[in-house]
Amino acid sequence: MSLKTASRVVNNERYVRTVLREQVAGAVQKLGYRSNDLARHLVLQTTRTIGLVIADISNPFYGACALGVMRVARRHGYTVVLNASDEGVHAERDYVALLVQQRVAGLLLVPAPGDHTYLTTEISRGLRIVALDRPLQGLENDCAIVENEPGAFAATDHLIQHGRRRIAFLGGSESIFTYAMRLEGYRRAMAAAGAAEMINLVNPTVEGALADTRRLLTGRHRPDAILCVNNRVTVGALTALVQMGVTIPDELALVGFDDFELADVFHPPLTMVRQPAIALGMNAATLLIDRIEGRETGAPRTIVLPVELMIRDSCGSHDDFRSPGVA
Amino acid sequence: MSLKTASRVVNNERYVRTVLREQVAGAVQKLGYRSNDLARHLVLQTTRTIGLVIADISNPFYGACALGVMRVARRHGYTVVLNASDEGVHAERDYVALLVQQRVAGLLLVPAPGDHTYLTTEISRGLRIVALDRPLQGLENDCAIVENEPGAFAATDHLIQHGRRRIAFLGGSESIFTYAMRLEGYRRAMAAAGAAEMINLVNPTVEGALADTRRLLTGRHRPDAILCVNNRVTVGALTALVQMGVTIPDELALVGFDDFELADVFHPPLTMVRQPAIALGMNAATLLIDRIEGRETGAPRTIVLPVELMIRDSCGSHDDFRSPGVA
DNA sequence: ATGAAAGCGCTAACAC
DNA sequence: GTGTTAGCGCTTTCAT
Repeated sequence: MSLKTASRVVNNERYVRTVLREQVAGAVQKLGYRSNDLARHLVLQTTRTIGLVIADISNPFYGACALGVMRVARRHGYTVVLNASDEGVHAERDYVALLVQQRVAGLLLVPAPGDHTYLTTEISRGLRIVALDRPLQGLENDCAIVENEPGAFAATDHLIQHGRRRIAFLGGSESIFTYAMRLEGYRRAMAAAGAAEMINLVNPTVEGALADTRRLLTGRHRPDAILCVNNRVTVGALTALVQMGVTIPDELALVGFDDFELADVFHPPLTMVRQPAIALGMNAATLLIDRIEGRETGAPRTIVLPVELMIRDSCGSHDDFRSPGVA
Repeated sequence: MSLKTASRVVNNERYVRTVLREQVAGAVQKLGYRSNDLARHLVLQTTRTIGLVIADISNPFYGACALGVMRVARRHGYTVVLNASDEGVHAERDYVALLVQQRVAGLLLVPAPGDHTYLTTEISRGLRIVALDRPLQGLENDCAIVENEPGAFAATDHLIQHGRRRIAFLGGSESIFTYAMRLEGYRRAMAAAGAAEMINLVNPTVEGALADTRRLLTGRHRPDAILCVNNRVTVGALTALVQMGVTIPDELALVGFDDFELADVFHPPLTMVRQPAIALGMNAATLLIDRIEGRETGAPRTIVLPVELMIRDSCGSHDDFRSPGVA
């Protein structure tokens, strides 16, 4: 029997006599033969692998995104290779180069802050990319993001409705899209209320937020509320507040962008802007695979997923809602 | 110039005139040439990819493990492909088959409960595997785990020292190694104290633990403490307790296996058994890569990492410590 | 220091 | 239905 016949059986093609088919299947079983995807994809000139480059897999938000991506990838028979850029363009670039060498079918990328023009070369060469959580700066490209500005506006406005005016924004560098958008939402709400902005750009990590919250509350311009830009900052701020014995919401109200587990059973339950992280990953992956398989062909698309303000108790009691706040 | 010369330049080999070298480098730059790892690894008969199969990437414990794995992989120039088995042997098996076809250099596996004899074939065929978090049932194989039994013993004993006697074990099926070991630790401590076991085997998810905790506290044999077998169960139990208005530790003390963020600023701060999740991932990955690269050759190794009881306030005040507990 | 030839394991195209 | 041939992009071996 020829090599080709065996190949046909393995690939489940037609035109093989049942006798031969069983014979091959038997041999495969006995020898424990496994077809070599390297060789297979080399000749096929395509793989069923997608690269996922995120900042930090230990951040539950990205963990949830990854989960969504993997769900979709699996459903379509794709494998995902994971890389953590740690928010550095340099590492990101290295990974992209590596993934290109591995001839991934497409790329899902949470762009690190910085210049992404290097991607135009890759894109023009046919690499499919879908940006996840943040668009690619300066590139018209597919991306899946959430309603950052409206979410931050709603959160800030909620604080204002509860009579707060000295609302501090605790956020990361504006060089990161999500933080910049959330800052805009905050600003719009503050402007609408005629309140003075209190913008604090910190290192958006647990440690950074912890230190800054402590500084903020011991400083001369003490806020009566804070808006935390992501889950890292919320955790850091919360830690500082509890350590300092600041009561929430009496002394200080708090809203966080990006909800997390236990927020609803915290003391007090924490009001949060919920992001559909799993859906974000799923949408991005679906779009990417649609591009790869030619189902989606038009101009670059931007998928914007809604967020939801989960109103709990960290912004004040229901009593003071819409009451004439005293600053 | 021949193909080979270009190859030499790309691979940074010796014996190429500087002129040619620069010429090739220029062409690579201009054409945007990327060597094809598929072809490269096909002839090299080896890849620099390791497969990571875990149950659920959205569980922060596994997220942290993955982080550790990726750190080490990166340092050694390996790429990691990620798969989520969702605790099913069937899915796990499919993934392993896929990864074998992709000719991964090795496998990091959090074994799903069930029969793993199918791996003996793969192993005898040369596949390197290191089990992560749980050993492979019935196989002598490398693995990296934590001190499950001692950790659970220490946690239970801590509860006993605080005068608790009706300590409920809230855990998952014994078919999963970690749960079985933790149950043993609990039993040993209970036996040493002459206390009656209160074993509850639940679906070790947030929802499962939530329902069971509620049932437990409304039943006739109400415990005065609970030991939660993993972070999912702790979250579920906590949610139930807060919803029911049960005060911790007065009405019920609580210890959880697997510490998490915010546990120290919870109300009350939660006493937890901390697992070195990142280190676990790093150790497993290091061992795997050492096997792959032949630095490690002896008999299968079992790496056991210590855990740490983070004593906070959920088991009672310091006053009742070692006091003659009244059951 | 450079090149020619062979082959890694597979599949597409076409002949039989 | 089945087999033959060519070639995917690379590296190794050996000649020059």
